[in-house]
Amino acid sequence: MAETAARGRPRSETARRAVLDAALRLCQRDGYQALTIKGIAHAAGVGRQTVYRWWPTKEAVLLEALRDLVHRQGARLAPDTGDTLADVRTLLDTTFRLARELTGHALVGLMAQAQHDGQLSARLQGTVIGPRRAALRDVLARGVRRGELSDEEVPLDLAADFAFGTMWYRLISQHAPVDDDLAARLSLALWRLLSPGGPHQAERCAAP
Amino acid sequence: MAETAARGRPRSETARRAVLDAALRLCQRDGYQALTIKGIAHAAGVGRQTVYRWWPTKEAVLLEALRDLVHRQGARLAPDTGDTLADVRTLLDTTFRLARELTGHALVGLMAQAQHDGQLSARLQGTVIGPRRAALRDVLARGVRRGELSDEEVPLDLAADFAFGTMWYRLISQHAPVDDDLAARLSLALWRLLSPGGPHQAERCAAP
Amino acid sequence: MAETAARGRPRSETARRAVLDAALRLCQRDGYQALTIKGIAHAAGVGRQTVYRWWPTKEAVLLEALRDLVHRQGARLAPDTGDTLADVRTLLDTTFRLARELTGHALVGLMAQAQHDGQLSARLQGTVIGPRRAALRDVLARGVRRGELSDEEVPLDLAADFAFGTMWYRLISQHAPVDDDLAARLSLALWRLLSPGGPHQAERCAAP
Amino acid sequence: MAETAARGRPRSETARRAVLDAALRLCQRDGYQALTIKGIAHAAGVGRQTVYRWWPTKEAVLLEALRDLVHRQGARLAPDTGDTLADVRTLLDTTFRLARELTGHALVGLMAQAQHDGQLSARLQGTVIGPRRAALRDVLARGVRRGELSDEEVPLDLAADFAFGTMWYRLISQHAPVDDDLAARLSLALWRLLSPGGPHQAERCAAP
DNA sequence: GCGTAACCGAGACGGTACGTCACGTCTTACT
DNA sequence: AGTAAGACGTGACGTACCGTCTCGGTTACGC
Repeated sequence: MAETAARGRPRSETARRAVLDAALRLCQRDGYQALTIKGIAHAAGVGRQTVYRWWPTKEAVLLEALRDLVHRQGARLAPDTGDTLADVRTLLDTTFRLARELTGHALVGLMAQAQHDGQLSARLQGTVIGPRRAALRDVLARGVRRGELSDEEVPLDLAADFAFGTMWYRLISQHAPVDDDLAARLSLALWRLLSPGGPHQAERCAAP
Repeated sequence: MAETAARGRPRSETARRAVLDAALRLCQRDGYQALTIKGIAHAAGVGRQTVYRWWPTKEAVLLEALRDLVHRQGARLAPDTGDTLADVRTLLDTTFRLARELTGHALVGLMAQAQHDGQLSARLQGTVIGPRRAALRDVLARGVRRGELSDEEVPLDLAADFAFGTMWYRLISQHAPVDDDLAARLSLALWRLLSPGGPHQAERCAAP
Repeated sequence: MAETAARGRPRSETARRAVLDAALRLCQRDGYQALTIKGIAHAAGVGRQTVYRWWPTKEAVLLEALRDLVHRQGARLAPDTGDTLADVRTLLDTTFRLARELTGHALVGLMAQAQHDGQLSARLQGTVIGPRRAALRDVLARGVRRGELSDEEVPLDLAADFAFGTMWYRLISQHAPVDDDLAARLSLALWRLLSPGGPHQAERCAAP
Repeated sequence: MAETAARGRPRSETARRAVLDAALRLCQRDGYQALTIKGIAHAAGVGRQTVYRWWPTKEAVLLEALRDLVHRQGARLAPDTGDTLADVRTLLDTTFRLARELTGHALVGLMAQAQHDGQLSARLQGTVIGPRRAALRDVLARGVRRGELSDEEVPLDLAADFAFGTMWYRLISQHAPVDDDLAARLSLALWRLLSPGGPHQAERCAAP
């Protein structure tokens, strides 16, 4: 259970942070394709070898930066306040905020790269895609258990596709923003879509 | 004001097709990032300069290949058979088939590149994203005009986001296929979402 | 017997000369160890790949530069004027001049590298070491045939070792110059060493 | 005025020997150019910093290893047995043995490096080149004083160049070994070359 | 029917980022 | 204070592709 005997000069946390920050900054400024290990190292004021020592590719750097952002947001993904609609909206809000922090560029670039990189794909799934998806499913499933929602007409998975799909579509196509208003509209649309008898009950939140 | 007098050897259509085909094939096989002008030229059995003469970047090559595919599909985007639900499903079917032909890889790669390339972004919008989106809106708007659907609860734009967003989400994340079944389920879900009084009427197609 | 159909852009003789010249110049200025492909390319105003395209290592560059120098000197190695002593002296003169042109640095560096590189060693032997050695042997052998010299006491090979060994020793150790005076003294010493009856006859050239 | 008070852990003689031995071994195995401080430290089982603490460059390591070898041979360079020819041969024998111990590679590599490193050049002169040269001159000068040899025709310096030059030439070019037989032949050739009246007297050792 | 102009293939050119290696320095814990 | 370990910033290595250029050779007009 003991740790490996720490020998030699310890890793510089300063360098690690500088690299991750520089990677996000450059990806935001110049785009994913223009992102370069050489450029990251230079912008971070760090030797090129220091980047290669800890990350095999620029994808790995971005992935770790992404992971850091996720962790910093904390685990408040499925709050369970008892109000299903509010919970859905909170979850979408935090997810959209994360996407905006990365300007989407990093996220879209990573996903494009993951098309042909199974390992990267799996890590992205495990880090962000999967957990968010599971969290939304949990919140909706709670609504079903309470009898507020029904998964008979539209399966919950498809409902989750609607929510996150809309986010990704807008990130990619940029025809509309991914903001709090979208979170509100999406929450209501999901509520209507999954209402048991029909979407009339969704009015309950519009009518005081 | 006539055309410029055509002088010299005319452009080789053979070379053009070979380049476009090779680009799609390589992008499918190795991924967008691994795609290379040199590689395209070699695979097409064509001189490198011949590619550069007609296309400035690999994005331009893919875009033209994409445009060819779209044109080959013909303009049967918004059929207007009188059956709104069937029209929606047909539109989604053809769109999904196009996406599958490109394996998504090319599409996702292009979109990633377009994040920081306004011109490419505009061309993609004009070629595929926009027309499909407009076509779906038209079909839905016809339903609204017929009184079958209502855009009061959920705006048609958001409904379009749902449909294409789900497609993109699955292309990117690959957690589920983009097939005919999805087109069917999506059509029904949109119908239910946009039903005027509520989603009960959607049952009309389930009931024989 | 036909040549390979020369296709594509032909090799630039300008670049070739620039590389060879820069290599010699830099080796002279900074020494063999400090010589760098990158440095050569930069000094020659040439892309790095252009060097790698034609020469695998910096040794190959220097070797070709050396070969050029040798060819430029022409084949007047074993002149056979009838005067053995003069011929020896001429041969040593041209050889010493070649060594001085390379400042010895390139030559010594190449030989050091050849210690563990059989191929380089063979090429050096074939290009400079071997031919000069053979030429000196021929000149001396002519002297023996004329009866002016004898190889009974001291074999001609050892005499050649004396001459070229002295040159190398001085190049390496730099305790004395490798100049025309050395060529003169060496010629006389060889004459004396190989004189048939004894070295008295060598005086014939000192006496008018 | 005594020594500085030795404080802290004393230098490890084990590490020093390990470094010197490893340097010679690696230089012999892989050649001078491939010799690396990192490699030496690893082969010696020693920290890299330990090498840098005591030697500034790999040349310094080799030079000290060389110095150790010379000291181990002892100072029996100019034995003065009364027999000049035997003394010359003994001196050449011990010198050739030293060169063989280093396989020449280290020696040639060091000399190549010394072409542009005045300090290294000076140290090499002082450690090996100079002393051997002086010793040979002394032995020959004794022969001149005894009347056995003459420096009128051929100066003793040039004679020394012949002997050591031949050794270096063969070390570098490897066209012939540097062995005891060469020492014997060289001694006789020098005797003949420096014989006062002529080389006939040299026969005295061939005739029993 | 023959020049001429633009195409085609090939491939060398000057660049730049790649990922690796060794450099020489530094910062640890241990002896 | 010396030692083994190993991370640090630096820079050359040899490779791949970039986008441009320069060849010889190939069409299809227009005089």
